[in-house]
Amino acid sequence: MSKQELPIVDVGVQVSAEACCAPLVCEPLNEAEATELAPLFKAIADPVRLRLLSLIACHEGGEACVCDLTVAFDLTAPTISHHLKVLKQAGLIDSERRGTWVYYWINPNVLARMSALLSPTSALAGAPA
Amino acid sequence: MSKQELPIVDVGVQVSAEACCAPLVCEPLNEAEATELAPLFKAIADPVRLRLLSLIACHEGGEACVCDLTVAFDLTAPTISHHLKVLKQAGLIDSERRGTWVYYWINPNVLARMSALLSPTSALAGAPA
DNA sequence: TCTCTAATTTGACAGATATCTATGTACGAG
DNA sequence: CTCGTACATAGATATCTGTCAAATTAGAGA
Repeated sequence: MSKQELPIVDVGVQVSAEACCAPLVCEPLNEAEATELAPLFKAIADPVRLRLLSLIACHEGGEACVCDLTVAFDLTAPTISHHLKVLKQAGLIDSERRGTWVYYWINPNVLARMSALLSPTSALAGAPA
Repeated sequence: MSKQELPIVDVGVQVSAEACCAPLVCEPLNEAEATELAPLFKAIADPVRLRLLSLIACHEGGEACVCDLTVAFDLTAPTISHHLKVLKQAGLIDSERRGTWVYYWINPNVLARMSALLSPTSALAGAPA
């Protein structure tokens, strides 16, 4: 239950002999890591937010203003605003006001981290080290 | 709104001149694609399910029985069973009964697809093609 | 068949979430 | 300063989700 260090991928190969079945061949996510990572995936676990992310990424310059995003959906502006806030609070996007408009862009580091966790070379996919 | 073809990454570079801001430099996810992909991320958007996935992947042979998984949490067996069902219905894991025990293993294809979507070379991260 | 264990299903319930309308705030143009 | 537009916040509500207790199914062994 120690929660201080949070490596994304552990290296130690550990074998436990108490289970009824197979022993471990790599270190699984601990509770603290899972608690930290789950909100990132929860943020993109919505069709509107997936499309928002994609719309932002596909705009020239890698950024888009809210007016561009709102017209792409059959949803009210407050709803889009809500979804953008969820993405921003998760750290997936950032924003800046320029005059009348507010521009959003993607934080590629967080996305890359999520991608790495799901990649075949990570502990989550069963890589031995 | 055509929903028949679902390529994960489109290649067409398209420029729209109606927006108040920047034009598109790649094809964003359409509604059908987003609707198909969101449930995959929803399935792993929970700390318990992330750990379940990781525990299964880290077991020797790439599979684990439910008894191994249940003891790793302070949760009841029905709750673990529920989370395993969510993961299975999303296609992330598969299972088989062998005598008394039920074994689960990961479907690496689905995980790889999700990883690819989040990778820096995909449309969601803003890759131009 | 009877019983024990492994796992799932059902039903209930508290808490989270997506959406809307109404309101508020920030900025630019007259 | 006032007005209009862009965006965010607040509050309300219907739906979804995670959890548990209780009941059910499935297999092993006596």
